[in-house]
Amino acid sequence: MSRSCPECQGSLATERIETVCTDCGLVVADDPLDRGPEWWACDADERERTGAPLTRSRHDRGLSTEIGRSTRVKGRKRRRLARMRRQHDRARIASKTDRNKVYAFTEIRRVVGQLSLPYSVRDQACALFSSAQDESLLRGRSLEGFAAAAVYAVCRTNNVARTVGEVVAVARADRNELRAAYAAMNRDLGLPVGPIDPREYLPRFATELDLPPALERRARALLDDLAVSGKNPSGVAAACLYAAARDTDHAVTQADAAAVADVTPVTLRSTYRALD
DNA sequence: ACGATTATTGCGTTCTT
DNA sequence: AAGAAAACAATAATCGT
Repeated sequence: MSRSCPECQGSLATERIETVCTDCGLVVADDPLDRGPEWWACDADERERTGAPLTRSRHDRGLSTEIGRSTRVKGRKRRRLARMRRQHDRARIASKTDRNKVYAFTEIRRVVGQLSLPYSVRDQACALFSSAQDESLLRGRSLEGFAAAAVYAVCRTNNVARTVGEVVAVARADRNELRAAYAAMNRDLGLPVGPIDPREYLPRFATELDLPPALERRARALLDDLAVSGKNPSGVAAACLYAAARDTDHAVTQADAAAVADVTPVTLRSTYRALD
C-alpha cells in the first residue's frame, strides 16, 4: 500500500488496524485486515497470544473479569450478585496507585479521543504516565496535569505536534499544571524531545485555513531557508503559510493565520517580516 | 535571577469598498 | 468617507538557562 494522506500528502503508517498520517495525525483508513492476535493457533508458543486483546490504556491491560447484570435474576439472588460485583470491583482497583491509574488512564483516553489522535499515542501516553508514577513524580502535582502532559509529550516524541494550548483546551488541567508535570517528566524521565520542527504544523494549519496543498508546499519551501532559533515554531509555521497565501485568491488574514497557530498577529508578523 | 521572546493594548496609517 | 487590516510602540508576562 503506497498511498498518501488525503489531507496533507504526508506518508502513512499502519498501526494494527488504523492507518495514520505521520504528518498530521489524521486517521485515514480502517484496514480490513485485522493484525491483532491469532485466535486459532494451537501450538504452545502461539497459544500465549490468546486471551482478551491487551491494551495499555486500561490499568489492568484489559485483563479483567466482569460480573454481568442479568435481568433474569431477581430478588435475593440479585442482591447477592450486586454485592459480589461491588466487592469484585473494589478488589480490582485495590491500591491507591491503581485507583490513580484508572482515573488518569480514563482522562488520557478522553483527551486523546477529543484530539482525534491515533491509538498508538493513547497507549504510549498511558505507558508514560505509569513511568512517571513509578518514579513518584506525582507527589504534590495534579493527576490531571500528568494525564494531559503525557499526551502532549507523546505527541511531541511522535512528531505529530500539538500546541500546549490545544491540549489544555480539552484537558481537565490548566496550562500551569501541564507545564509542571511536563517539566518533571522531562527532567526525571529524560524524554527524547528535541526542538519542534515548524513543518509538523504545516499540514494541519493548512487544512484549517482551507489552503490547497500547493500553498502548503510553497510555505514548506519558505520554511526551508529560514533561520528559526528560539522562535515559537507554531508561529513560524503560521507566518510561512500566511506569506505563501497572500497575493493569491486564497488570501488569509494575519489574524486568521495567527488564530490557528494559537499566537497573536504580532508574533506572526515578527517572523513574516524576517522572511523577505 | 537574567535575557530573550511573546502577549496585550492602544493608536496612527494604509488599503479596500 | 468608512471600516478593516496591517504596522508600530510600550509594557507586562513568560520561558529557557
